[in-house]
Amino acid sequence: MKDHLEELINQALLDMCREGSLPKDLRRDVSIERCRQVQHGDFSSNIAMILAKPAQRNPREIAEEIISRLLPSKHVEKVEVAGPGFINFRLTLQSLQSVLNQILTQEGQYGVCRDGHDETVNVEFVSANPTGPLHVGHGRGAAFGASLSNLLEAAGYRVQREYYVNDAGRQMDILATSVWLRYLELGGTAIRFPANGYQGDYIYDIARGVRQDHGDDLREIAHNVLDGLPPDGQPGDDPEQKALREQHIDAMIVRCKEVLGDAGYQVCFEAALGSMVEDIREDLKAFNVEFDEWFSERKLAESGATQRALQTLSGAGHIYEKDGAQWFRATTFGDEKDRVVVREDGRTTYFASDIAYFLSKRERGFEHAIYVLGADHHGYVARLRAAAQGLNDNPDVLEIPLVQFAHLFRDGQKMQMSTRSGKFVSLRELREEVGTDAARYFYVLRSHEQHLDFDLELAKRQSKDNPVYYVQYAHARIRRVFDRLEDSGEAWNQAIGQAAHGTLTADHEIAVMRTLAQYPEAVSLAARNRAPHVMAHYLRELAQVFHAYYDADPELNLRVLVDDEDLRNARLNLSQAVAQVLTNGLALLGVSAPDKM
RNA sequence: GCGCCCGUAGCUCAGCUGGAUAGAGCACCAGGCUUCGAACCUGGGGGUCGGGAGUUCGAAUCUCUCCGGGCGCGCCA
Repeated sequence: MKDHLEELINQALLDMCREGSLPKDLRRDVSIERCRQVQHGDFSSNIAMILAKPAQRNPREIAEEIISRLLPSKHVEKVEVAGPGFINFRLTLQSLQSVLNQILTQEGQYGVCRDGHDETVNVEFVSANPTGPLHVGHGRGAAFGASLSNLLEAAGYRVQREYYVNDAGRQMDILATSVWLRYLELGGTAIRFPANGYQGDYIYDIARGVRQDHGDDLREIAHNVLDGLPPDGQPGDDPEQKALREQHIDAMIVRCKEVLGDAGYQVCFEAALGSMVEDIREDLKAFNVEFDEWFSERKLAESGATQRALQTLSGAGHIYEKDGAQWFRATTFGDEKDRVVVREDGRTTYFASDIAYFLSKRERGFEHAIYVLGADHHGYVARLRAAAQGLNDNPDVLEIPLVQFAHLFRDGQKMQMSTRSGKFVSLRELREEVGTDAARYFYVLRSHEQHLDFDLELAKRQSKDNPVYYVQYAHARIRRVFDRLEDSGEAWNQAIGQAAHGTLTADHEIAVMRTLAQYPEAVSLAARNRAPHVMAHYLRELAQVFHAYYDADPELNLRVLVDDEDLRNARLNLSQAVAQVLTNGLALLGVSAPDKM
């Protein structure tokens, strides 16, 4: 419809330029927008005000002239100039009603568009270290990334959902070592657990699994494990103690590898990694989040991709050596400092993997790479863009939406979270407490760049305070109308309804149709702005106009199930269209549209 | 110190590629169930859009500056 109106105006402008009432070379893009207020009509354009200055004419006068030259359209009821020079369009009733046919015909496809032109986009999100269960902070990234992926798909992009598994590096070694120590403990070898080891109970679970598969094969006596290790530090923020803790755990890792040997160590490592990844996968699946690819950081190094990426940078002259390490000259591309890619001891850094990972995404053919990161990673934006440029690539293929923290409150108290200490609220716990639907909706209700106060008590409350129920309730109400219809022995006849869409003329009905017609715009806008919350807000609004229609004053006679067959079926079509759009929109957010609540 | 993000109603937030009288939920006040589900609806009060300056036909939106809050600034991952 926007395109149609744009076309009408462009036609008029062309005429005006040709006839000399506007400068011949004057070209401005016509933009059509939804009117914020219904009194103004359905759509408006500010083109006359934009043209006023270059044309050196009064905007209202230009607007009048444009209107006088518009070709007639069956969609347009009325066009008028308003305010400083807006051109307002009011659509015909018939045009509004036609959206019902569209929805009932297209069903799940209603709202999808071609904005993305089949371009490929890799959306990487969550990517939490597989060293512990996901917590509620990861939940927000998961909800955002999954919803964004769905939206992009609906907007015509080809989307790959990807999880980057950080399975190389020290944290994984700490995890594997933690598992082994718990394994020893279960076998009766008493060893004081390192302060910096992973404390969570899930380590015991993994250790039990190792015992099941390998019995006492990995057993070791205590003094062989502990002798000669530097002392452990005390928990806390004291820098000295912290250093002691780090030294202790690192020495413990080395000892673990020595005592177990490669094969034994791999047993613990793989058990830990496999168990954690599987746990995360199941957790996310129950959260309606699924990935197409679990991309291993280790394989990046093993396949030589990291070396290749570094060679590319080196070949382009962006690598230099200093203090025994190799540095990427990121400052060339606007980063605030250069970055180490190969350490003094010859090991590559995490950032080196990142560069290779980006290269991999491009080599796999993705035209866009979206990194959904936590806001605490904002330092990465500049260096990743620098890396892209260093690889002689366009940094604009990179997009990095930063998801702000979710602060968790319980009983009005802000909760501190720390993976290491094992004290955190897990995503699983949240799901079990408030349900996937409520959690998914709650997470994307706010813009991702806004801090989110997640009140557990509130989200847990199964009451109207929780906005997801408001939307779901509209859907359940509609389904119940169809149940009542069936109870009365009647059947819904969509064709009769379609022939009678002209009977839908009440203000409430028009408001519903108007909102239904805006759904494709909501999809498009939410995808373009990478803003799932736009969809959450749209759905609330659709539910609102439906509830208002459903609950309208009895004197208005707006009940769906009336005796008149034509009107009844027309209203059933309207109701079904609302249910369809609610279903489509909620699905994009990973939320169900229940028949009953 | 440097960098990024945020500041809109009592609270939580939309609106930010400049548009018309700045919106919603919660809370508060007043109404509405013999009729398709009241997890709902109708009406009401509530604002120096953090302060100031600038850009222009027009600024919550763009620019600058100040104030307040969050987060980052490792040869960690």
